[in-house]
Amino acid sequence: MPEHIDTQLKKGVLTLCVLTLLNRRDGYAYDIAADLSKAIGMGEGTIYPLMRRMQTDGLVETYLVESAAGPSRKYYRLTAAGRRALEAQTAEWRTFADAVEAVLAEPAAATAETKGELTQ
Amino acid sequence: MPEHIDTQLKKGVLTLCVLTLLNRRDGYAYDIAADLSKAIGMGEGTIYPLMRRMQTDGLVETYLVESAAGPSRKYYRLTAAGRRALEAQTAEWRTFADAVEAVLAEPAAATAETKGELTQ
DNA sequence: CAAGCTACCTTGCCACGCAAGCTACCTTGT
DNA sequence: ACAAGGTAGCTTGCGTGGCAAGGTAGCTTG
Repeated sequence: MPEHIDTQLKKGVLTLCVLTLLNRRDGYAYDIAADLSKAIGMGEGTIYPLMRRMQTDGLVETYLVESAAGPSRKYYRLTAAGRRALEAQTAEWRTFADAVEAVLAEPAAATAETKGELTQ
Repeated sequence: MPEHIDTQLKKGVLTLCVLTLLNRRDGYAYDIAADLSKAIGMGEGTIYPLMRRMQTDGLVETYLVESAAGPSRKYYRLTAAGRRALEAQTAEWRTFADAVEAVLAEPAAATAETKGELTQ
């Protein structure tokens, strides 16, 4: 019994969230994970593969910064492609969310186009 | 290159959409698929495993209806558990969508709580 | 020197949408 | 009579990607 529909929902939206955060200011994985953990319940084990993917896709680039207390941090910065991806995915999210809302809100038998006959 | 973030987004929301449609009126898989294909781009190959899962989970029950033209249709009807799931998942979706919107809308450096120091 | 935090990363698992393909029913055209 | 095409059901193989759990290493504090 899956039950966790939001586990599935997260997929596809996490990248968007990370892009959004990085667009505001550079950040490092551990920090981003903590942030999104509060916001939408992302687990820490999720962020590292994600960041790697984003780097592979050329959406972010990295630089190391020594930390006062703890190991040095790998900061991520958006690239131009990253900024483009952010725009694209934001639009996609909006479209998608609107489509879902439309399905949920549809006031019963509104889309009736081809379905003139009710066999019952 | 994945690119299709909405493929991922769909996961978790499709069940909700199907529950919503069935709550309005009983339907059969082929029809629901066509509906949601227009709405959020669901593929036909997706609906059958989904319906089976929902039946296994006791969210729907089925009955056969002869069709005027074509093979007989397996109609799905929501069970009480299905109606409960609908409510629960609607709430989950709302929560999730709001959380995402919050991340997207966050007006830069608002969540600053523990992050007093900028090492740069 | 052992805890314990920060921060990095990996592995194995599992869920689930999708494309493609298959079967079978029924109508329509030639 | 038989091929074509739409309706309706279903399956298989694949890929994506989050998650839990585990592992390393730097640094601080008792």
